Amino acid sequence: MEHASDDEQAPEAEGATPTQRAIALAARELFEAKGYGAASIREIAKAAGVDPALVIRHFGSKDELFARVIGFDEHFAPHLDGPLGTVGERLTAYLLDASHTQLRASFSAIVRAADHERVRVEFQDSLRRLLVEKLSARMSGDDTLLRAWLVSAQLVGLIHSWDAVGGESATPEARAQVARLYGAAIQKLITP
Amino acid sequence: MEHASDDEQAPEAEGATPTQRAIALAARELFEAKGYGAASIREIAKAAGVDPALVIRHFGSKDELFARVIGFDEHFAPHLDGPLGTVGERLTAYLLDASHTQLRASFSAIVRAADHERVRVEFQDSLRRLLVEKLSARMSGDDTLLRAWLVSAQLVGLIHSWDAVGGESATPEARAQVARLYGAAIQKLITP
DNA sequence: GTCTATACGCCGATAGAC
DNA sequence: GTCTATCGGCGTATAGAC
Repeated sequence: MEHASDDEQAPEAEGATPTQRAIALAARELFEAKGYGAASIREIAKAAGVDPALVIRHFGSKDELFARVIGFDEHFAPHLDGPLGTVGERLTAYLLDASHTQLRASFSAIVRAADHERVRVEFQDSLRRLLVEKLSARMSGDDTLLRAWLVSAQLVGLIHSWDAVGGESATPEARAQVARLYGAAIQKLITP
Repeated sequence: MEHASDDEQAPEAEGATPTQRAIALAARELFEAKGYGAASIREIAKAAGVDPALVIRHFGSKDELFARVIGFDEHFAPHLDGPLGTVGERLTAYLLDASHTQLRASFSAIVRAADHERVRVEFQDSLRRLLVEKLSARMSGDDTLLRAWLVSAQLVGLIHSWDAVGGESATPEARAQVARLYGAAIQKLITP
């Protein structure tokens, strides 16, 4: 379901109205900073300088707005292309890199919004398209699709528990150590 | 924070009022069936046959009610005691066992309610007490506490993604296969 | 001490006037 | 297109009846 109607635009693309871009920008920032539940449409509208009803008018619902502005797009793809024997550690290191705060914020917001079925389903679909299928295609042996799903499950779990194992205050050395340990566990599913 | 006041009782223990037990029972069922967000206090009260205000009166808030009636208690402990070399697969198999639907329902409800900070923090605390510290104590080598946290992160990720890799419709054989594969990945962090 | 009735201030979402 | 007014529902608080 790429389009709900013909005149829709990517909210931050060229064709989008300034108002739409302002809403999308404010929504992304607030969703990333406070999470899905704590960021209200009224608050997003105020930050964007528009009327709350306009947000619904342009994006349909809070769920749809969230799905439209929060995502990880093609972030993983480049890191699936290197040597298959170290892709687990490279994926993990990329996800935990201190400079990728926004990627983690988006990913974390999605993982934590799993109580909303629509968000959960769209997230799984994104993971499948952008990570699971691409990774599975490079793997050999039995159950490559299942094993690739389990890799994505591990990444989801890492983000969910990130605060408990250091979080944004972790030193680069700590991040590297987590990437080494967790990456090896992930690798066990890619090249057992 | 075990007690908010001195006269509190475990909601299903002997000392609890019938009303409290009815609320706790209805809350547990609805939280497990519909998740945190979709189960409203008014609905829980109706199912328990009491006034919605009573739910707040007895349990303080929706967050506290959830934390009181949803949990996994000592479920993991027995499976941490066997041979250390296979604890990864045994933990996973236990979590995915077809007869442990309620455990999965509770675990899943907590994982999906992570958007609420209070729930998330209490969950991490439970995991630490009931899983991470006990597992870490049996492990050897460097970073045992960190590695045990990463094991818990893996289990969280598996539950979060459970629907995507089969879910409750999975055959016993499929569950066993997931337990074998994912258990091996978990084991990599316990006995590398 | 339990419980009921009522109300407050949010929320997401809608209908219709400008 | 944009704003005003409003809806039903939510979590929560409190006053007071039994």
